[in-house]
This record gives sequence, C-alpha cells and structure tokens, in this order.
Amino acid sequence: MIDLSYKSNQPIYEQIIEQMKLHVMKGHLQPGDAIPSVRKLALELGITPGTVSKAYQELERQQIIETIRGKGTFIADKIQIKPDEGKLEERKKRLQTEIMELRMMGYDKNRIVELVKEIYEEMIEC
Amino acid sequence: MIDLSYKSNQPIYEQIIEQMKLHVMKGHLQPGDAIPSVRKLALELGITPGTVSKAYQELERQQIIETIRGKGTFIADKIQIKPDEGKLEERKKRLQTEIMELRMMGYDKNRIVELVKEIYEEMIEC
DNA sequence: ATAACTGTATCATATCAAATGGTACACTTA
DNA sequence: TAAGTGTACCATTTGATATGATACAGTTAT
Repeated sequence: MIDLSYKSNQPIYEQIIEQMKLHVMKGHLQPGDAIPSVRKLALELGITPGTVSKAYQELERQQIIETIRGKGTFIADKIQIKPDEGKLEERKKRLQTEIMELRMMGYDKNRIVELVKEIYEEMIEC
Repeated sequence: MIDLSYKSNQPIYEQIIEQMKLHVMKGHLQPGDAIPSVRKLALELGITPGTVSKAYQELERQQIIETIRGKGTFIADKIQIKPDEGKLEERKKRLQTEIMELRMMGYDKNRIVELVKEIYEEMIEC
C-alpha cells in the first residue's frame, strides 16, 4: 500500500501523506474506505506508530481522511477543495523551481508542457 | 539581489542557489559577470560566509558559476546542460507531487497546463 | 464485564542537516 | 604591503525527524 524510500531525503511521514493522496486520486481508495490502523501500518512498514499517526493527523487536517477513536480511520466522504491562497503561492514557487531546473536540463517550453500532461495522465489512470 | 525567507523550511543555501539560477535564466546575470563575494553577500543577508560559500560551491559544481581564488566569483561562460538521468527522475517525482496538490485544490488539466505556461513565460521575461 | 482493537498523548532519547562563529591559510590586486 | 578574494577547518547550537516505551480513552465483539 505504501512504499517507503529510506534513501530519500523526504521524511517518512510526508511519503505516507503523498502516497495516500495518490491512492485517493487514482480511486484505489474511495470515500468511506477504511485505511490501516496506525499500529498495523507501522508494523507493515517497520516504523513507529507515532510516525504513522503524524501522517494521519496531517491528512485529517487537510480533510482527506476522518478518524474515529476506537473505530479506525477512513477516507473522507467529500474530498474538500481548499483554495488556501497562501499555500497556492508556495505551490507556484515550487512549480517555478521545478520548471527552472528542467529548463536548465535543456527542456524547452513544449517538452515541459508535454511532460506535465504525461504526468497528469499517469496520475489519473489506474 | 537575493531575498531570503527565514520562515521557509527551505535551507538558506538552497534559496541562494535557486535565486542565482533564476537571475542567470532571466538574463540579469550574464556570462562573465561578477557576483558578490561570499563575505559581502553574507554581510548583506546577515548570515555567515560559510553558508554563502556552500551555495557557491554547489553552483560551481553545477557549472553555473566559476570561482577564481583571490579574484572572485563569476557567471560561467557556457551554462552547461546536463541530462543527469537520476536527477531527472527526482524532478519528475517532485513535479508529480506539485501537480497532484494542484489537482487537490481543484485545478483541472487545462488550468495546470496554463499555469505552467504562465510560469515559464514569467521566468523568461525581465 | 472482558478482551482486543481503535486513535491519541507524552516523555526521554538519538540522529542528522543546517547554520553559526571563529580562526586560519592561500591567492590576487592595487 | 595592505586589502580583498575563495577555501578549510572546528566546536557548537538549533530544529526536524524518528524511535521506543508507556499510558489513556473510546469502540467493538465475545
């Protein structure tokens, strides 16, 4: 379900957050679906429950999942769409960075646009 | 010349690297141009020379700048283009993350593509 | 009730990257 | 010679990440 990379400089909890979001986006996880308990996922990944909990708490803050004490954690009924202006600016900045780096690698405008389209399509497909 | 954000989770030296690259890309800095000495820039930004040096060394490793002992640091004559397959995969992954987040915010394919084009154009203009 | 499962909270600890502050060395220019 | 370059250390601090252990509170099934 989750595939961790320990070589990555990306924190474990962030990797969990992103991959859960991808699963939701691809439809592998539907609203109402249960996701593994913090203990189960921690055991499966060989990490501490606290780290999984940290990821789940951020996902809940973003209203991607809902947690019910004693019952478990579930995909939210309605995936919220939040404009969140401040975050949008951050996203644009990061996007600019990636585009700049690709340009440094010799990618021109069209190749970058094509790459973005490719990545988008891959993300939708199951 | 460089605008630091201390609130950002992005390290200072990385911010310097990115903004220098942007200046080169926008043409504000031309091949052969001198950039501030590590001490001057450190003083201007209120940081340690070692941090600026770290940024400059990475920029030199990427052949964006050239340093000459006792003389100073300059924009490289030819900005190298390096395919660097491993890095490309990292870039694609990060791009995927940004695209996913934008989609979570309600951006559809066309809006994302338009945003990418916008950012690209902004990057070229002075 | 009881057992087994949920998520949450806390604490001390360890690790690592980032940045600081200071010092020193080697080179170039005026 | 003096002032300015980049570089190289080193000890220290800070903050984020993750661990390991324990404990609490709620739910479910028996």
